[in-house]
Amino acid sequence: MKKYNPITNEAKWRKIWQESGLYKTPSTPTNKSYNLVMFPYPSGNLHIGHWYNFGPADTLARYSKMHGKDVLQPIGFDAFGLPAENAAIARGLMADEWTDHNTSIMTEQLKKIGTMYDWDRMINTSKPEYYKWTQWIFLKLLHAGKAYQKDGLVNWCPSDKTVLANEQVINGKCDRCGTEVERKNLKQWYFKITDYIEPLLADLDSLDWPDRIKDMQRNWIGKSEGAKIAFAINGSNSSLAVYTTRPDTIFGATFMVVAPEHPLVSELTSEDNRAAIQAYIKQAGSKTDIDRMESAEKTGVFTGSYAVNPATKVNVPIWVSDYVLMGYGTGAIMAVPAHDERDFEFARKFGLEIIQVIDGPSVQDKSHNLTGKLVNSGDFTGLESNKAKSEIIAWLEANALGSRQIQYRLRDWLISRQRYWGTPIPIIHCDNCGIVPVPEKDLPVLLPLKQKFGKDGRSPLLDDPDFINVECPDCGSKARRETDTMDTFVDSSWYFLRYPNPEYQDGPFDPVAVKQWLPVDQYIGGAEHAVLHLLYARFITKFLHSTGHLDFNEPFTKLINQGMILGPDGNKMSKSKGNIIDPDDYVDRYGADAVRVYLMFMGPYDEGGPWDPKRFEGSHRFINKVWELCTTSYSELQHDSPSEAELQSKLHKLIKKVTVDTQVSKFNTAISSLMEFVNYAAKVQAKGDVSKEQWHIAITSLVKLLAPFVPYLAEELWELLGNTSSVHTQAWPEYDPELVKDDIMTIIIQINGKLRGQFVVNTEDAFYKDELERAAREQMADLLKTTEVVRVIVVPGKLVNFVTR
RNA sequence: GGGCGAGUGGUGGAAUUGGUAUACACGACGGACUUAAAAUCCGUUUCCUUUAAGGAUUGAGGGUUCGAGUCCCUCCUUGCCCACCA
Repeated sequence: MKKYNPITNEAKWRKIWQESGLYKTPSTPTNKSYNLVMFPYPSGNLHIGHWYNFGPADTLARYSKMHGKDVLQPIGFDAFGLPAENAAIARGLMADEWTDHNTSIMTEQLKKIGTMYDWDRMINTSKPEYYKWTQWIFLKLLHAGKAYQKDGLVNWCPSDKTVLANEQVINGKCDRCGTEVERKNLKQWYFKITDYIEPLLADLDSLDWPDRIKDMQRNWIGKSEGAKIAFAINGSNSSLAVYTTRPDTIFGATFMVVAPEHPLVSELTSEDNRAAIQAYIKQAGSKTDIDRMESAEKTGVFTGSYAVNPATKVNVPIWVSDYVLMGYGTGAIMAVPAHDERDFEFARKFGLEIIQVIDGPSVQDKSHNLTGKLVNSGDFTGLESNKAKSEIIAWLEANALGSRQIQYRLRDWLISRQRYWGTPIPIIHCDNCGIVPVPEKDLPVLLPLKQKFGKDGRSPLLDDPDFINVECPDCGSKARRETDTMDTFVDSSWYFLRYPNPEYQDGPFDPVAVKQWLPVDQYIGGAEHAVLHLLYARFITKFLHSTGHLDFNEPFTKLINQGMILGPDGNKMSKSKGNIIDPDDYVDRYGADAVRVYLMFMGPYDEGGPWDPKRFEGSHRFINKVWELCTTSYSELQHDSPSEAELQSKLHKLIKKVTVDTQVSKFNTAISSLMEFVNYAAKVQAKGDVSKEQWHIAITSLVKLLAPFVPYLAEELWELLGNTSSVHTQAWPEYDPELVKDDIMTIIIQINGKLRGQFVVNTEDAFYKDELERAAREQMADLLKTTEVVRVIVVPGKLVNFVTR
């Protein structure tokens, strides 16, 4: 038989599959499986991470299809976004042309993977027929009071010249370009994600998602329970409210700290301290978040005012410091230096009093934040922290000094961007009418194409009179269009609803098709979206559910996270490190099947790991071995019944193993068992000691089991075996539980837990304890002669263990 | 500082969830085929002592158990996420 040529073979089947429409999505699914991958950004090149996401995802989709599922496996492009704009600025191109060029290149690359994508369902978020409906969703949010404009301190990336959502700031830096983020006061558009905060938290429990991702979302939402407490300000009618999770430590609150931006700062500041306070506020305001974090030492200034600790009635000084954040709680704290590290540090630096109120190690040199018995706490002394918390809150409530309070870290989603290449926000600003939404019938608000950029990257929309100048839809007078566009995460927060019918004209999604296909059964993508896309998509789904547009409230029933493929040196692939692996180099030489096998075999799917060019050889060899095995004709040389029984048994064990492992995405062990079987079958083939019929059954089953992993190779082999229909439409082989069972079992013999021997019994005899012990004693007679057996443990079907003195 | 995870041969990794540790693959070494090389095939390959037979071994130390890679405690190393969040 001739050598396998993956390149010509893959091209052959790619063509046949496309022409025959093999992967058309069934129009009326009865047994649906919606298999989705996170759609790519059209950067211009499909990288190894894409392959690692899409290849194994396709294996699962094919596996589902062979199990009789009606599979929807679509693909599209998340096509708006900054890189297009930056490329356009750098190279003097148009953002839309650059994007279209990239999507066509990447579509060709995607086709090579050998996935079952239904290309008629392609989605591109930068096309008017798509973003019309992104705008529609914005209007729905607006009308429901869930989209609003707010003036406030926002994250500003000076390099990308736009604001960013909290989720897009990583360690004080822009997650796109790594520039330090500045804080600016700007009026911006927000989505009220916080209105869904409790369902977003509670519904995580019901999802079949990795715990890691659920924990990340929980942490990001950041629910904490505590109390809001008012401290009366000495010599004023105002009071200063604080939030604390440790009301049980209130007797140890020896001073207070307010954020520099706190509205009461000016009122609290005495004349003597005003100059110092103002200088401090100015200095704090000019710091970036990074400066704040990196300043190891606490800084702060005394305001000159005092408040009364409601528990101790003692006057406590009020300080200003930037270690208290205006954005969380009330922007003011009661400082308990004995039991909070930061307060302790501050008290030490400025010589403030430290009073221990929770029993435990001394707080002379180091604070401790343990819970325990209260000390120095008036009537509450002696109570345990937990009890004290509720009793102190009850006392505060009874005296109108405070109340139980739940606090979250999640903020509303800032969605406006001062950029060109995005979905225009459908709003008109009118001097008479104020903010006027674009009427639904006027959607889409078209983004002008073929725009030239200025040198500074300023959005061309700002200088486009045709775009800006518009009549007010309400009063008809001259008005101005909103020039901000939406965060691209808005585009991707609903795309999965459109795949079931991407041609639909009467709304963002076809309610009938959505009912048929949604929610997504299996969603596969990287963990980097844990608190971005995945949270936003859940929010939008819950919003559309609450308005009656959807009858489910979680979009992704099951989530699988693939790990990250690293460079051969074990580092993240990056241009600067020069360790980027281009999948095309391997695909063009060894074929897509080999790349798929390598990626699935290299280790657990959720862990990823370094790409090792040497190790890649193994998957290439495996494919050739399979080819040799299946294309070499078989002749029965000598018939041997035990050999035939063994072949059957091994085949059925293989079917079981591949079935179970693939079901739970353990591709690496599924493939290793396929390799084992192929090695074994080659030996059987050489000996020729099984019947032709059994051999044929084995090879036929093997090719079916291989089909989801190496779709091109399996299809060719299937044809060579004389079949006329596609292997990808075959039913998955079933295993016979009787054949999976072994006739004989190996029982091990231990002495004091150490392996000393073994013997073989018929399976039906492996459960008679006395027999097993007798057989073991017989074999161990010599060793047991000299010692006293004090106990014998017999585990049926497993082992006999003699415990000796 | 907080949350979650991981540590098994020269390397990537298996291990029926408490019952024969090191499957499968890579690499290496030896051999066959070849004028030669590639490819392919066969053998060896955790370590120590080595003729045999043993003994040791899952980051370190302790514990529970007849029996621990697996469970518990302490420590070390490391990855990811969050972070002056009160």
